[in-house]
Amino acid sequence: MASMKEIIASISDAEVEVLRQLWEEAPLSAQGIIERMEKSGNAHPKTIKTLINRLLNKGALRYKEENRKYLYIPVVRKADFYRLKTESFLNKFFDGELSPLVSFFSSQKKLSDKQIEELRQLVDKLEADNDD
Amino acid sequence: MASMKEIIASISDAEVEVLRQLWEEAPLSAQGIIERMEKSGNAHPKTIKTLINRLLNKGALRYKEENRKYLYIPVVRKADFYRLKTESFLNKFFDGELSPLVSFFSSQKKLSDKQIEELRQLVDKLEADNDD
DNA sequence: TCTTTTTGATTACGCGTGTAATCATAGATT
DNA sequence: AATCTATGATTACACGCGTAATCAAAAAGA
Repeated sequence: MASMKEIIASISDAEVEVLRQLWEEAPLSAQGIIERMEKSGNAHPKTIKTLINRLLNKGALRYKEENRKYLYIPVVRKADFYRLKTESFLNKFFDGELSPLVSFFSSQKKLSDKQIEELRQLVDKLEADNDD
Repeated sequence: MASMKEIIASISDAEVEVLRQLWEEAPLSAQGIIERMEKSGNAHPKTIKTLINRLLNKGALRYKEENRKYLYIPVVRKADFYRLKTESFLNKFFDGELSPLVSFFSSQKKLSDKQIEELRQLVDKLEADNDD
């Protein structure tokens, strides 16, 4: 049986686009997903169907039948997906730590005053939350 | 002609391991790369040869001949590779911005005092550097 | 010089992925 | 009822990747 972690690791880039629709709104019919995806990006309906099927097989989606239509629902939650992707990225490149990433990124791309201010407020908040 | 960006995007996970060796020490012979990689991880010499070849084809490596041996040299620089991978990750998941990542990560995984302190010092430094 | 060994080049192959067409089945239409 | 149509299921196919074996050429040793 595939763990959530394994499921998430197995999801391809094209498949994530389908999941994104369902994270914004669920349940959605295949048609609903297709319409949303045609609106934003571009993808052939047949292709989207295949992606939906693969996600079903991987256990990343499920469906419920409602008046003879399938309505799809994400099994993988956005927060879990993001957390695992972020962890895996940090592990691969920055020893799993945040600060080396921040350090590297700011050394490569000069941050604006606004961006630095945002970071400072975040850190302030982290410190405050950590006190109690 | 492939741009540096295209080259980097085309490099696979297994191939990066070869590049990592050369970022630590270059030039290296194929044998040198193989020895280092057998020491750390594991990989069949034949496989490593193939990876070297693919990196050559992609333009991520070059070689110079020295007394009838090939010595490999990275064309792709570590900083460029990291920068593009980081940008692409941030774009995919966090609108290309750092602070949403920090915010998300800390909300999902409680940061230690030490980690928060590191971030604080980084931000302090960014503010200081930004003043002048 | 002939043979063995090294090492770079070529070829192989199954699997996942992106992309899509075809098939089949259940309602809808005539 | 027979046909059309929508939609989920199945099948297709090229390409990149991980993994590696085989080939070939050159160097080294006998």
